[in-house]
Amino acid sequence: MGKESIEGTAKILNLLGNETRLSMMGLLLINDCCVCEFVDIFKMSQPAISQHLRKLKDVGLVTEQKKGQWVIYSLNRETTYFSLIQDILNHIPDQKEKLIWLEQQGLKISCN
Amino acid sequence: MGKESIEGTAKILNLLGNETRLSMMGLLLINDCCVCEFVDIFKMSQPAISQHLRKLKDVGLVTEQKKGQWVIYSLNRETTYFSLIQDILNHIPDQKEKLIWLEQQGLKISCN
DNA sequence: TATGTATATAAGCAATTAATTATATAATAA
DNA sequence: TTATTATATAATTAATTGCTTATATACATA
Repeated sequence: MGKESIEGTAKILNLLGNETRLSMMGLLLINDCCVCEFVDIFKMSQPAISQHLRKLKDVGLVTEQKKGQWVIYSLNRETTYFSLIQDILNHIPDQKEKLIWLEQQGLKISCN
Repeated sequence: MGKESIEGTAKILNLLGNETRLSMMGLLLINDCCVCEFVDIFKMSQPAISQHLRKLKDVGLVTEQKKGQWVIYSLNRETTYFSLIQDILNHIPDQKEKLIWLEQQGLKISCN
C-alpha cells in the first residue's frame, strides 16, 4: 500500500472536507463534468464552482481539458493520492442520482 | 460497505484535514494517549492540544477516560465512521516512531 | 462584426480556524 | 493546608475559507 506523507494527506483531506468538493469528486468518479453542469447541480454561482475546481486542480486531483466553449474536468487517476480518494469515495453514497437529475432537467452537456 | 452521508463524511474529513489531528488519530490507533503526551509529541501548547481533542471528541471519533490526574484518550472503534478512519490511516506512515521517541525521552506516561 | 455563452480571476467580506495567553478546576504530593 | 501537576475553558487574534460581485477572456453563433 502506498503511504503518503501526513502533510500531503492532511492537505487532501482538508480539500475533501467540504461537501461541495467531496460531491464533485464523487461525480467525477462516474462522469467527466464541465463547469456549468456543476453550477446546475450545486445551484451555486459559477465563480464559486470555478474556485472549488481550481483548488482540486492545484493539488492535482483533477485535470481539465478544453472542448469548444466548455472546460471539461476529469479525475486524475494518475495522482499518488488516487487510491486514497477511491477509498474515501467508497464511503459516500453514489452520486449518480445527481447526474440523473441533471439529465432529466435537460441540462446534461453533450460535448463528446 | 457502510455508506455515510456526504455531510457527515465531509465533516470528518475536514477534521482529519489537519496535520496534528490526523497524526493524533494515527497515534491513537496504536496506543491510548493522554493530553500531556500529545503536548510533548507535537511541541504545542496544552490548550491547543486540548482543543484539537475536543473537536475529535465532539464528533465521536475519540473517547476520554479519567485515570488519576490524567485524561486518557482512545479511538472510538464503535463510531459508524471507524471503517473510513481505518481506510484513511492506512494511507499515512505508521506513527509508531513518535511513540518510540516519547519513550526514549522518558516522557511516556504509564497510567495503566 | 456584434452578441451571447462558458469560464477564470480579482477584490471584498463575513465566518471559521488554529493558535495564543490567562484563568479555572481537579487530583496528587509535600 | 499549600504547592504542583494535568487538564479544560474563555477571550483574543491572525490567517484562512467560501462565498459574493465585478470584470476579463475566449469561443460560438447570428
